[in-house]
Amino acid sequence: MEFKEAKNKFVQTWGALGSQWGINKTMAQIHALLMVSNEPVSMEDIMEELQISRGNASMNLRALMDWGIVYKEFKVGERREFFTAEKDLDELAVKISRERSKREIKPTLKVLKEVSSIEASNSDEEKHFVDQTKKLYDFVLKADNVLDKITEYKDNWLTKLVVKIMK
Amino acid sequence: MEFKEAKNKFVQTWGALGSQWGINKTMAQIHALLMVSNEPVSMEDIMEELQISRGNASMNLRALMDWGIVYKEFKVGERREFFTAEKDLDELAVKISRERSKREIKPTLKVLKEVSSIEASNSDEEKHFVDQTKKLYDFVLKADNVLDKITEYKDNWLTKLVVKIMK
DNA sequence: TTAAACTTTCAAAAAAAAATGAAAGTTATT
DNA sequence: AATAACTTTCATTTTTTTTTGAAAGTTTAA
Repeated sequence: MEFKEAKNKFVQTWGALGSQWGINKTMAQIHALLMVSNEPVSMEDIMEELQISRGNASMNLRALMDWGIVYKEFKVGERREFFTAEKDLDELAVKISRERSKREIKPTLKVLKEVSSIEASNSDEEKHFVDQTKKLYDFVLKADNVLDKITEYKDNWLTKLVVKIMK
Repeated sequence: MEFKEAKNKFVQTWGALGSQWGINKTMAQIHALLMVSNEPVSMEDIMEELQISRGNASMNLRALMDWGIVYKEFKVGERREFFTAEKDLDELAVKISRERSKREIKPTLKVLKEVSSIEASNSDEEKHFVDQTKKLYDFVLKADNVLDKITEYKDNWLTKLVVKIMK
């Protein structure tokens, strides 16, 4: 396999993985492309490499920047904007975790708290509902906190976690 | 808020969360419904509660069973099939992790290994590609292994993990 | 201040994913 | 072995998501 082929394969695979995790394909592909580029890439080049429209590129780059995992770069004497991806994987994982927690887990926790707080009548059905949603609340909260704690290690959190678990 | 409203809110929320994580909405809703039901539910009832077609119910129940998180139950003297969800949350999380690892992470690792094994010429571009994809391979592999180890604790793995991390 | 070089926005189109429902399939009962 | 009770399949339709591209917006430089 030669370089171009390998690069393309990586971009496609990362895109597919993205969709399976609720991230749109193009967004994941742009991210993939930037991650393996040793220097900042212009929007023009992204459009060219991925064969996508200007609007598509613009919107997905915006989304990636909102996630905090892609940055704009300016080159001296260049009018165009260039983009780079967060390449430190520990940092990347931390940012994605934090963002998903904020956007998805926290709101879910709020709902779980609400629905588990209803006045359960005497019926088994209602009792079970309250019991199960309470358990779910506790579980999700605990998992969310664990993730938070782990990623607090900052540098090499994954390696540090391995050490903790092994001993 | 009364029971019916709370139940509906939970089902909707779980469904929305599902889509954000790449699981189809109905599949997540059926799962939610079964999780908070204190007794097995028939296909007919699922269709009724979620207002979905027979085909949709059938296909998504099949998918949930393939994931190993929903089971068929038979009631004596009943022709119809009934369904229940895995209600133990530790077990649920383990099954989902294992399945996602098998379906998505493992194949991705294979590709990462492939593309990071190309003969990198002398160009910085190619060197960076190989370097980055190698790092990614190591990271994903390590994360996958950690998840595996954690869920091996079986009972109360999340609590055990909290303990390990805190001390 | 004008124009060129570039980016963003968003209504409309296209593509992808999910849902329907009727026919085919299966299994249990008489 | 016929029928009733149920489930699965899959071509078609519907819905949702993504993409396009042209117009509007912005910034820089002459």
